[in-house]
Amino acid sequence: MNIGDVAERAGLPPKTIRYYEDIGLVTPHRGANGYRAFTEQDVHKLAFLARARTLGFTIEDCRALLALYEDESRASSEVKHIAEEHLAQIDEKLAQLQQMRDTLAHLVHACHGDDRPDCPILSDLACKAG
Amino acid sequence: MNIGDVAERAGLPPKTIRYYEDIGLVTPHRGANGYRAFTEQDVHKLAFLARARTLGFTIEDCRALLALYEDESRASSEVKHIAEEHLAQIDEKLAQLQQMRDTLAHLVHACHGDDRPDCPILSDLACKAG
DNA sequence: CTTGACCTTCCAGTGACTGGAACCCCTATC
DNA sequence: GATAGGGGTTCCAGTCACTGGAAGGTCAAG
Repeated sequence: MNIGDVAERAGLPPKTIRYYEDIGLVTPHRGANGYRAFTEQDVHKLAFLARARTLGFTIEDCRALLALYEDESRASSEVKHIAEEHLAQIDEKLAQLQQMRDTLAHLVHACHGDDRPDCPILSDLACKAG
Repeated sequence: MNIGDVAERAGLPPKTIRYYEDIGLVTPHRGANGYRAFTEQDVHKLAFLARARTLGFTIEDCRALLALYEDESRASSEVKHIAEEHLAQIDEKLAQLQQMRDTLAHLVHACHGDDRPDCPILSDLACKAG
């Protein structure tokens, strides 16, 4: 199968698939014309990667998860460990973002947003700044 | 004032301050020895930038906010507009992240995390994948 | 006079792609 | 057989906002 069809089926742009080959996540064979020739298994792996990426796993996490996926004697604890670490990072990011949001929403609410120059948003930026 | 002291006072690493000069956010003078010589106003601007960055504004947002801050005849609506756009983006990101978190938390909860290879996390990645 | 902390510039790398140029291949149509 | 188009290929550069490191200049203290 050519890269375009694979891209369609795996839900990834061709560019991304080439990039994944570059960094060794997939290793499709080549046809006589130099085109990449993907197997069903390649498509499956790429779709696995696409799904893992939408869940926010890093590329290195994906590499590890893929290895575990292909290792039939894996321990599920290893998978769970990776997922838990990732979950913790998401939670941390969520907390930061929520904090940002609250502060910003408060400032936006306080600003008239009219023709006059007085602005609580700028005041906060200048003030909290020093 | 030298860059180290400014860094301390503005709450930014020296590297970042040099970078901000590179991209034209600040333009400190130079002493006879070639060192950057910062004024109080420079420090203030850098602290303003630091605060805006912690609120998640992009560098280009910061550039615009700084310009508005220095424009005494600004309309607060311009500031509010930038902040509202940013707030909307934060909200979008929050929603995405929350969605991720829920899915991932569910999967982590479902995984035994023991010596056996059976793993709902991997099943999901493979399954939703195709 | 040397030590060590500071400053300078410049180059390269981060993560995960993405855009674009220049070129090759395959199929269909005239 | 020529041509047009829609694939594919490689390689280089750019994104965002820094960050690390090397190589070297400057300054105050002991």
